[in-house]
Amino acid sequence: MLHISTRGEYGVRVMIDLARHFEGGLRSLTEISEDEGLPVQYLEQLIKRLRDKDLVASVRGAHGGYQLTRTPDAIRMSEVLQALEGSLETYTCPSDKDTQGQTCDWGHRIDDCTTRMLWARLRTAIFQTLDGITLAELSAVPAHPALRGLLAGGASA
Amino acid sequence: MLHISTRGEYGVRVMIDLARHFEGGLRSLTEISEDEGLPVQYLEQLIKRLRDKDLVASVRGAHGGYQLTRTPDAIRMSEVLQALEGSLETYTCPSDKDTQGQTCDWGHRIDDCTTRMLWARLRTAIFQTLDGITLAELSAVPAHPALRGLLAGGASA
DNA sequence: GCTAATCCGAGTAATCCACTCAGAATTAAC
DNA sequence: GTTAATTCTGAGTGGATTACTCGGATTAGC
Repeated sequence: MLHISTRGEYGVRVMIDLARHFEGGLRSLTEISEDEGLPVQYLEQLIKRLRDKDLVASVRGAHGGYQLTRTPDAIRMSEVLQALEGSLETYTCPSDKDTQGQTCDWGHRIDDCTTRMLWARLRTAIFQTLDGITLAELSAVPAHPALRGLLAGGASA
Repeated sequence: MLHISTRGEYGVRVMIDLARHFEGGLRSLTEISEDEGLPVQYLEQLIKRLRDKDLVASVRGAHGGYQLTRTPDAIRMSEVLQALEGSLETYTCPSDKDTQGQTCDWGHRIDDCTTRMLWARLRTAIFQTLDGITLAELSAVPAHPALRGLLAGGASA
């Protein structure tokens, strides 16, 4: 039910990577994919979603790359996950789908239906916890040992 | 990401139905499927999961059926959803899968890995909200209008 | 103009979902 | 003891999604 796909997983890892190298200017996907051990071409698809939601900016051409559009402490994980997995609201459960504002088979408004209330409570719980975690918190965990100390300096490799 | 499948949805509706008819003795799947408008043979598969987790009891043969093994207020939705969608713990994210107790590519223990901490916080949030909702709460919402008033009496249709 | 990078669309094997189908096993009612 | 109603069980199936790969177009620094 809580299914975290690699889309979410990899996307978050890309964002954490970008957060760690935030001071270091542009960072290319090849760098990220090598450091994280993830397939480049797949990351291209994922980062598109992040760019479409304006979480990262891109520069094309040689020596191009990606960068966060905001400081890591201003990026909430709710935004990140919403960008990656089509938003938490639209990724709906069966009872939400067809019956917008209509009455269900039981005769009362679908909004009153019991299961719907359950999923709604679940979704707000998920949203609130994700909203309470920033990228900065996650990227505070140390990166690869070899990189420690370089992070605040301006490392790109 | 929060994907509620029909497995979860239908299963919950079955449980709510059984809760509403808790006083009325056994209830057959055909009754449930007619009242809820859900395919019987699919429900057979779902209710198997609920029975395996000892949430419902079954009686075979003619005039057989199902019944909750506990009163609705003693059944938490966390149990129900865990039974339906293989438990929230085992339904893991990619970073959980292969690396139990090992160190990850980064050299520190996988438990310290950032994404893992994120998913862990998410999962406990989900579990806690589900754990705070009982079947009784959900089944308190009125059933089909025609059935009101019959509920406490011993209705089977 | 070469090269490094971002972009973009299509294709694909594997897996899961939401069922259906066929039938065996069990039991109450006649 | 036959019939009918029911729970059980395993297998199959069309569609969707996932997790990618492939091929190439575009853009820019040197």
